[in-house]
Parts: sequence; structure tokens; C-alpha cells
Amino acid sequence: MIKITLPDGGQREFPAPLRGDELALNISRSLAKKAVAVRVDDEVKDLSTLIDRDARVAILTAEDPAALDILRHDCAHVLAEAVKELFPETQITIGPVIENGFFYDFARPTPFSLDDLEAIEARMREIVDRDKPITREVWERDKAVAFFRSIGEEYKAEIIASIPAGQEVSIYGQGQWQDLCRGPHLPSTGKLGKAFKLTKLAGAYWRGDSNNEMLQRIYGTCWASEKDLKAHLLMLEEAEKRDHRRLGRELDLFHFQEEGPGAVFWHPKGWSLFRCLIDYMRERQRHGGYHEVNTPELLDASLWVASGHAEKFAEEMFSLHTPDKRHFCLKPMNCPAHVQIFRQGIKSYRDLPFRMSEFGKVHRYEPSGALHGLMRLRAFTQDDAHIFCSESQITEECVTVTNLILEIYRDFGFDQVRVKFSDRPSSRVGSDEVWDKAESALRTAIEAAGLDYVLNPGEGAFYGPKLEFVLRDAIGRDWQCGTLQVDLNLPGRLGASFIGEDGQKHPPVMLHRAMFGSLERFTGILIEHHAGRFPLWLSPVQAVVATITSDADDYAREVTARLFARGIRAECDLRNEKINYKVREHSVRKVPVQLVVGKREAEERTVSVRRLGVAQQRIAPLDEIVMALAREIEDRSPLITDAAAAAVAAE
RNA sequence: GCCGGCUUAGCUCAGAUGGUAGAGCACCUGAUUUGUAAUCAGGGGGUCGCGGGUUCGAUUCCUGCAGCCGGCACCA
Repeated sequence: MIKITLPDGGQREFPAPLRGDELALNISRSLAKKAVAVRVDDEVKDLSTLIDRDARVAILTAEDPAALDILRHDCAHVLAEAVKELFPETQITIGPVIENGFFYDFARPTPFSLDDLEAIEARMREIVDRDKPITREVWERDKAVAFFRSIGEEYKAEIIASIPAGQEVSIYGQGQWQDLCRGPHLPSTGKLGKAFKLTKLAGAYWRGDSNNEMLQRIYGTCWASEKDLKAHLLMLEEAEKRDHRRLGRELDLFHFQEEGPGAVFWHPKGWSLFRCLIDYMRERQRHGGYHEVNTPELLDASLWVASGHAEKFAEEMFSLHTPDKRHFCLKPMNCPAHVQIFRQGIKSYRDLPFRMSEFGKVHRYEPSGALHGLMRLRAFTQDDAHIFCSESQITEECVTVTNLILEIYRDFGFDQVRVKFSDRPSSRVGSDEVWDKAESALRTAIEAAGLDYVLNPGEGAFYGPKLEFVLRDAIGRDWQCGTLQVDLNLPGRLGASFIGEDGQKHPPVMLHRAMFGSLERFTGILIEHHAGRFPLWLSPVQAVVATITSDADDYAREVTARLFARGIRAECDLRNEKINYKVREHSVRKVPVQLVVGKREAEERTVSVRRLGVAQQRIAPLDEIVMALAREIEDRSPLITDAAAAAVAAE
């Protein structure tokens, strides 16, 4: 007797083991028709799986979130089958499910074209229409290797050959096509439906290693219904509209040009945003006991040899030779320069911890293909700091830094932050004993701060382990920003020391930390996070005073001057245009506050306040609105949302 | 750096099987004094990314390079 517990709590008993599809049919005919897979206890399996013990069982339909991965995985298989039919000389490799879809990597001498993509998608739809059953067989590993080798699938054979000997492998088949796969899969190709689309072509290295040959990757997206597919495509369009490169142009924030790949030309409005970040951070760091410094961008190569950068970072450094035959490098990091400041004069343990900060501009020769707007540059500014301390101060300093980072992210509206712990990389300086010490110190600190973290093995800096702070933006993308690194190597290498209580010289510990990371990148993240509609305190233009007729010109100038006197970034629009025209233009430019003045306002000394995105206005006395705006800026209030602004307007 | 694609006016984009190009918006000028998302009329503007080749002739075809875009690899 087998007892099956259904999701609704109901129980059914069966005299003998039965398959998932049989159970579905037993429940209802309509469910059997829609069924795509079965969940036995907590494991999702093929519908054909034999249930031979008491279990909790759920029949999954396409709408079930857990079924989506199966759909996508099947879609990858159908893609591969279509490619093999159309281009038999192509070899298959791997085709996993990814966020929102799937991809499949193919090995072939000539790349696919966009036309090929269309043909492949059409063939995929044919394969779905054929509705061939999808079958699962368990093979002996060596048989599978021999089989795939015999049909010319060398990559597949190599993958299977790397599975431990003697282990069984499952082979899924549909029509004439077979692939190694862990499963589970749909009962037949027809169950896949038509809510999929091939999205892009790309090159990708075999086994993700740039020493290997490049394969041809086809990406696709796949959903349970046409409606979901459409929603996803619409979401992509929306995401494109908030792309910081596009908004940077539209809002006149910055530009790039050919002569400076990976280097930003900040326009006044963009620079205003950038300076907001610096001003904010200066204030936070002043309260945090930091001392701001400034160091040279160009330093003799010998310093970079001493620091270890020349050895570990040479490929990424810009270097130049002067007419007098000296060799200089543009700094890729600020740390060695900060050590030079620490080294001036004799330091006592009483001076520690010493927190040295710099908005330091660094240059790194990033690979051309890595450049991406403000997010990945060759010249960028770090909100860098180095905390020189004793070993006994590491934990407390790390905890303080960690808390500060999280607090700062909250101020900018980022609540979801993940922490990664990166330990020693294969290419590094310093002994293993020193690394043991640094890693355990950092781990103690993160535990003391009570943070959850994931291990990121081998990803530390060459001089020490690090924490990386990854924040999630408004549309769910992750960005690595802050970092905290424990360094027991560089101070010694660069000859830094302090006199301890014992009267002896000791090398200090150096904590490297950045909170925004790259100010340019953080600006880019903010642009996308807010879709260009910044909270008032960050807005490059905070208010525009717009006249209805020239009768109000003098008053408008006065209003603008009042705002300006309170430190508010205000502009005055006296142009001979209709108010509709002005309102539209300033709305398109995403100015958060428009103060419209006509004859009436001038006489009554009021303004008509219009918040971005809210059609309804309210009339307020001039004094009141100047004060309210000043307070909103000072409080760094989050963006007044449409709903909140509507409520204010309705008052 | 690797694979593929793209590069035409300030922006978004048309266009010619090879005979030096066009729209909308923006800009300039004039008229209009206007009450909350585009007033009307006129005008100027492009060595079609850069270099080489084929050709009587190249922005169009071929080729090299650069930049950008989508990925991969790398990474703040």
C-alpha cells in the first residue's frame, strides 16, 4: 500500500507503485492534461517517475513556478534539436537554464547569423508542434561516451567522460535527438508551448576558460504563457529606458568620446550629482574620524615594484617614460601613496587607529571589451580610505566600517545588501601564516557585525582577503560597490611602522575600504535606480521657476534669487513660450519641482507648485515653499512619489 | 582581449543594385503675452566613424583600424 499526501492535505492510497502521470489522471482528467512534472517530497521529477513509497506529491502545471525551469530547460533542448536539424555539422555542448531563460552553446566553424536565428526559432516551433514524447534512459557512463563520440559529438563525450567512472548517466531523447541531462523534463515537446523567443547571439568560451576555443552561444527566453513573455519583453524595454548611458545623454549629465575610451566627460549637471556624493561622504567621514588627504596620480615605477603592483597588476597599469628616461605609472590604487603619508614622521601606538581617506582618481587599463558606460571605466574615482591600526583593533574597526557602509546604502534607498567574503587568491604576496591571520581576523569581524555572507573562494586582493558589499537596485540588478580588505602585507613591504607600547617598531595593519566603491559607478547606479528622477537633494536642477507671461518676470527673478540664497539649485525660465510648453520641457528633463508664477502669484506673493509626475498643483506662499524645499533637501528625503505628492497636492 | 553586430545632421532614425543624401525633434530668426506635458511661419546645418583598395566615379563594394552595442573572459 502506498499513501500519497496531496498539497491540499488530502490523502490517497494505492495498492501498487504508480507513475506521476497516472496519479494526475487519478486526480482529474484536466489536471492530467496540464501536468508537466511531479514533485515527490521536495524533489521535482519527471511526470513518468514511479512513486513507490509513501510521499507528499504535487502535480506541477506550467503555471507552477517550479515548473518554469523545466520549461526553460526543455526549450534549450528544443533549440539544440532545431540547430542539429538545420546545421548537422554543429556540435552541441551545454544548455543550462538561467534567469528568465536559457542558452545553449554550440561548436561550429562559422558563427550563426541573425537570419539563422529566425530560421532556428521557426524550426523550434515545428518541433513543438510535432509533440514528440520525451523519454529518459539510464546508460552506463562509458557507453554514453562511446555513443556521443560515434556520432561526432566530441564535446558531449568529453563532458560525460568527466563524470566519475561507473556512475550511471541519464540520457533524454525527443524524436531523433538525444542529450545527456540530469532532468527533469516535460513529458513531450508539445507541452513547451509557444511562449519563447531567441534573444541574442554571443561568443562564449568552452568551459568558461578564455584559453579555450570560443563557442557560439544562443540565448533565449521562455515563459509559461504568452502573457508572461510579453510582460518580460516589456520589462526589458523599460529597463532600456533607464539605462544610465541613455539618461546621461538625455539629461545632459556626461558624455564619452572616442579619444577617451573608458573616461568620462562630466557635464555640469552630472558633476553636480557627483559632487553631491562627495559632499555627503565627506560629512559621513568627518563624523567617522577620518582625515582626508590627496596624493599624486603619477608616481615612479619603483614604488609600484616595492608595493607588488608591478608584479601582480602590471597588465592593468598605464605607464609612461619621461624625456629624462624615468618610468612612471598612473596610480591604479591609492594605498601605496597613503602608506607614504603614514611613513612621514614617527608614529606611536597612540596615533592608531589612523583613518586616512581620499577621493582618489585611479587609472586601470581595463580590457576594451569590459568597458561599459560609467559602470566600468579606465579612469575613476574611489571614495578610498586606509585605516592604519594594530592587530587588536582590527575587529572593532571592521565592524564600524561595515555598519557605516550599510547605513550609507540605506540613505540612498538601497535596503538589500549582500556580503561576499573573498579569501586568498592563487596569485598573492605574503606568507600563508600571515594570510591565515588576516582571514581569521576578517571573519571574526564579520561575525561580530552579525552579518550573513557567502564565501567567494580565491577572489581576494593580492595583498589580503576582502569583504565585498553587493547592493540590489530598483529593478533587481546586483552591483558590487563597497569593499573592506585586511592587509598585513603592504605596510611591511613599504616600510611602514609604529612604535608600540613595548618601545619596539611594529608594522601596522592596513584596512582598505571603499563604500561607494567607484563614485562614477555609484552615480550610474543611482541614475538607473531612480530612472533619472532623483530625490530632491540629489537633483542637479532642483527647481525651475517658470513664468506664464512677462508680467511676472521680476517676481520670478525674485523667487529664483530667494531659492538660490537658500542654496537651492534653481533655474528661471522667462522664455516667451506657453506655460504648457515650459511644463512639458521641464517634466521631460525630470526637474522635480516646477514653480509656476503668473500675474496672480506675483500680486499675492505665492507660487503654484507642481511636483514631477503630478498634474495637480497647489498654491503656496513663497516663504513657506522656500522653507519646505530647503528642509526636504537638508533631510535628504527620498523622492516624493507620485502618490505622496498627490496627497500633498490634495491638502 | 575573444565572438558577433553597429557607426548617415546635436538626438532618434530613413535612404540609394556605386552618380557626393532626407524626416521628426533640437537649434537660429520673426510673429504670438500665452494659466500647467509640444503656438505658428521661415531659416541654417552632414568631407555619411577614420585610413587604404577596386572603379571614370565610393557614403554605398572589398580591406585594415577605432569607437560603441550584446555576450564571453576580466573586474570597482
